[in-house]
Amino acid sequence: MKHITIKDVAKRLNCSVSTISRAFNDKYDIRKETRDLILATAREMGYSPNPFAKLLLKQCSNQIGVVVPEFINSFFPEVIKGIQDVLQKAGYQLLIMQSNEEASVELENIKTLENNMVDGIIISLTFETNFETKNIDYLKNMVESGFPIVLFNRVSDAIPAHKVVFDDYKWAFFATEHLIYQGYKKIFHFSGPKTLSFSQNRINGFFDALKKHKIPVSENLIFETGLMIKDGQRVMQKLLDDKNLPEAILAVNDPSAIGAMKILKRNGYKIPGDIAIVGFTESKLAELIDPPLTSVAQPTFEIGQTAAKLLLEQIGSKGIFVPQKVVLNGRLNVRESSMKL
Amino acid sequence: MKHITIKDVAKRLNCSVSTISRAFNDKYDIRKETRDLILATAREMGYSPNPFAKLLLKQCSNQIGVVVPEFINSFFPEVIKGIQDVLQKAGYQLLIMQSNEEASVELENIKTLENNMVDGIIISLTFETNFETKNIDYLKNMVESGFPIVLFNRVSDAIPAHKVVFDDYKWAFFATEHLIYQGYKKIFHFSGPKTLSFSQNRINGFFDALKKHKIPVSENLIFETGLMIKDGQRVMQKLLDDKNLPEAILAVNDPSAIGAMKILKRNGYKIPGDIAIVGFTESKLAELIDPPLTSVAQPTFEIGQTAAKLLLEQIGSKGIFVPQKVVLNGRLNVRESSMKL
DNA sequence: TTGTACGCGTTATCAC
DNA sequence: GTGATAACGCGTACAA
Repeated sequence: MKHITIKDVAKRLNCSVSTISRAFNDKYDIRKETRDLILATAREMGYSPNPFAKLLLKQCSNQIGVVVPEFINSFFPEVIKGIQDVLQKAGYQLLIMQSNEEASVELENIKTLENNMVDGIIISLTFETNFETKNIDYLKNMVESGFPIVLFNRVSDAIPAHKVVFDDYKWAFFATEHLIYQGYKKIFHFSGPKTLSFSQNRINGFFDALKKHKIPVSENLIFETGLMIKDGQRVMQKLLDDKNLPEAILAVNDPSAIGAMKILKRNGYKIPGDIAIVGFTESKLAELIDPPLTSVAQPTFEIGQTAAKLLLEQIGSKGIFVPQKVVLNGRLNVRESSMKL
Repeated sequence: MKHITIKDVAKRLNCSVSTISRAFNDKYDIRKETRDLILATAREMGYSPNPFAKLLLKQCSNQIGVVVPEFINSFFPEVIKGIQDVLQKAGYQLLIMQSNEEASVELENIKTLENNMVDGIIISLTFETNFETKNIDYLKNMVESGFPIVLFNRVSDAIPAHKVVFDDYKWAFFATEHLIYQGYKKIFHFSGPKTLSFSQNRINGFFDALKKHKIPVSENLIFETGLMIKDGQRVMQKLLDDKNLPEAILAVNDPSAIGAMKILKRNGYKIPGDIAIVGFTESKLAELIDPPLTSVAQPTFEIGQTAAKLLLEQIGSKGIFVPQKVVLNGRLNVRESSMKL
């Protein structure tokens, strides 16, 4: 259990520690034979350099922190795979933390990562965060003091950092238009928490599509729903109780769409016969559920890759950078749930 | 960007670094006023102790490594939540790594964690691992040299470490018996990779249930399938092509069951009318898919908690421990897919 | 109660 | 080509 140190190896070989160190970092002059001997002996003794000593010296950890609200749904894990793909190759390690959708946990996570001296943080905010100016201020402060941070998916304009987002406006527009082309006119939108910028963008896209096709726009078409299956269920049930039913629904994401579908099916409604549904943020579920769910696909892996690349760039740039907002494109996967029969 | 050190604070207050240090670790005598002053000034200056310096001193990282084959499906994320629940409270941090089902990546991950001096590792093996004696040997060596390791879900008997597993035999038995009670006799089992011990246990449970009910047992009832949706699809398609259809299928997990269901539905078969299906390892999907899938539920959160507790125990025990195998219990959630109409 | 000095394991900068 | 030694930031005996 006791760790072998460079000194142990030096003692064994009757040479100085600096020679050993040189053998391991072969940028210095050292005789081939001694080098090979040292490496062989070190391996035999099970020596490996203590990373903390190195860290203490270098003052950078080669670790990147990732903070996500949750990773139960497939969206964030997929993004993380993209991040990992880029950072692993660059020799960085990932510290993944989840905030459980709580701003307080998020702040704790950020501080923990800071304490661990990560070289940068990639973060998607909880939807409480925009209420909690504390978190925003804290992040803003970090960014302004030069700490590399990249936001993705759930971002805040108040933070002057690189951002990777999806073109929510455009694809909400297209998705709505798709429903209109199918012949639906009375369309509701189950929106995300309005504290999230993407919720607002999707609402705008939804409205503008209606306007383009001369369909009257009203706040009564928007139902602030949430991002989980249970949220979709709750709101759909409310609509049924109120006998306030649309011809079609544009949901803010797949889980809320699926929640709505569950309630509708349970109550004997046909999809899309009675009510058509479109989801968002393509998930594994969309093509498995019955009927298969039309949904806007986000390039999750690419989002992760892009965020990671931006972060590396910023780390390399040593403080001089102009916050950039990368807007990625998607795809509408049309399936049965939104067809006009 | 430059980090504030203990020296900066000392200089500012005209006192020695040890006084500052004492203020932060209040086990020493120190005057209340000075302590408060120091803490206040430190906070104002944005000082926080350099973790690496501490680490170098203490020789333990307060970090735990978690290695999982993947975290796209909900099983592992849920387990990780359980692990996090216990370890966070105990003041540990999690380093989560995924092996992408590749033994070579797994080995790299383990070495990286070792290099990072994690205090322990919780791991679920890839299914390549049992071919790769290299990984097994490496882990075995670590355990024998006293390094705290806990295996879960995908374990290897060759490694003398704590293990947290599910009672696969028992629940495969019950699930099979459930199908038999529904009146099905010709039952196939879509098994997992035979390199995984749980696959073998589920096969045994399956066989023994058949035997108990005097149904002839044969290797022809087992189809080594895999753990992904595409695996279920592939094997089901093969059965259709071969016109070799059972009355019911016990699948090794939900994704493979769902893959089979997709193919059956696509080809006009009714579930459970034509073929009944039971899944395993309850996932979100099971109750969302149509028809809802009967499935064996594993206590994912509890698996994580248990693994974490065992690890903490072992870390505390300083090397003296008897490898323990904790077998957790589950539940059969009966839904429409396995009913006899 | 506070200050001084050493060590944790490395790397880098000197000498030799 | 190799050895001695000063950092890196912190905790802690020991001295004061």
